[in-house]
Amino acid sequence: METTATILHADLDAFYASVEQMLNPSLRGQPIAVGGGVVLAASYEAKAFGVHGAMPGWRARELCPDLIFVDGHFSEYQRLGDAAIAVLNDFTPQVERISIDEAFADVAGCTHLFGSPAEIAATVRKRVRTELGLPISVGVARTKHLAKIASQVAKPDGLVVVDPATELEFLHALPVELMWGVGPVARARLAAIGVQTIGQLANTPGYSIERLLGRAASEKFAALAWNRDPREIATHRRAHSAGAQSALGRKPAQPRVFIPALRHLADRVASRLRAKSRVARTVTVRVRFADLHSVTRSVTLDAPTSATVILAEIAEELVRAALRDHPKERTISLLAVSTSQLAQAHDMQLDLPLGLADEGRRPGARRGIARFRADRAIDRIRDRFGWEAVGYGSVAMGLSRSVPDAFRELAEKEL
DNA sequence: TCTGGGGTCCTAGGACCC
DNA sequence: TCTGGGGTCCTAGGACCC
Repeated sequence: METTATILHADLDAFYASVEQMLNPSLRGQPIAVGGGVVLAASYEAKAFGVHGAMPGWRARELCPDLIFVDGHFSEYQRLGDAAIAVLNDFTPQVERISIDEAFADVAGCTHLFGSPAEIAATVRKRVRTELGLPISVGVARTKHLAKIASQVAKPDGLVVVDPATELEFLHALPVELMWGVGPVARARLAAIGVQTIGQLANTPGYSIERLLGRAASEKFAALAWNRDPREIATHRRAHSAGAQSALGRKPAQPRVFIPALRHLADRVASRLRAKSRVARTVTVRVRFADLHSVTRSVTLDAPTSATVILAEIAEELVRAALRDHPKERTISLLAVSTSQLAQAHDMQLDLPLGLADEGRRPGARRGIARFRADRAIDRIRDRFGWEAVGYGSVAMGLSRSVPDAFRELAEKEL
């Protein structure tokens, strides 16, 4: 067994809100929320009132009357997130970025240059603070899972190093919900059999966890609870799916509503695929109804595509099918289009759409080429003049833009 | 009052093949 | 005529994470 703790997990604290407080000193020490209609991020001062991300703005104001709403500086988030990751990369190339504000690093290969993992972690924190003006918490442990838990325990603005000699004492005293993969449902089910700490979970027979949470979860949790996390740092990860969604408020479930919305979503997804020369074989739509329960419909194509019109037509067919199956639902509150089974587009053949099975709808190769060229033309115009220059504008369709496009882009993973 | 948007992974049943 | 088991793919739903 490896006896040294060389995995770092670094996590910027309340990232977006901290950036706003860094940029505007008058916001420091104040409860602030980035966003308006919906809270995208809350400062620690706001979190103390129970304000959190994804919360409707009115609810946040209710909880915290003095809450200050600020517009996001999204390009700054990207720049500063990248800069924080770059600090880790100054120590080792063994860096795995998880999101805009979070990454793992394995410093096993660079301790002879920079000192112990704990010293490296302290230096990272100091540099991010002095060079970027941002608080960052770091956990250091023998495995990724434990390093991540350590950084959560360290928050806000702290450092926790877990000594391998006492790691199980540390881990087993913590509540189960700190474990990766334990959310509200698993937590409640475990609580029902009296399991509240990771130690109790570790000492519960596997078959009773399996009965409760399924086989994969049972095996995973057993490994994590004994700190046997086999995952290694993966420096290059590609997304296995790409999608887009839009909350609609409350809209009638009618073609005049969902056709333009799907066109816009398909446009966003297909553009992203084409920008990375990717094609998708499986198309999935999600329709959420007024009561917030949702259904999905999907289809796997014979040949993959990245053509906007093809994606839009397939999405439309799938939504029609979903609505046919739920004739009593008259109102929709969200539409989503997602693509998966992604592959590299080696040549134009792969971009030729073959679509759904019925021959009547299947476009011939000639039309396929025309669509391919139309997409390419739009892509080029956008490269020069910006995304809004051409295409299916959301403004023209009356789509409520509760979330800026710049915020969406921050969450996109590398395709 | 009304509840975001980007993803990953797992389960279970059915189709289909060997 | 009926019976079998394993493997893979597809689809729908759901939990979870940032």
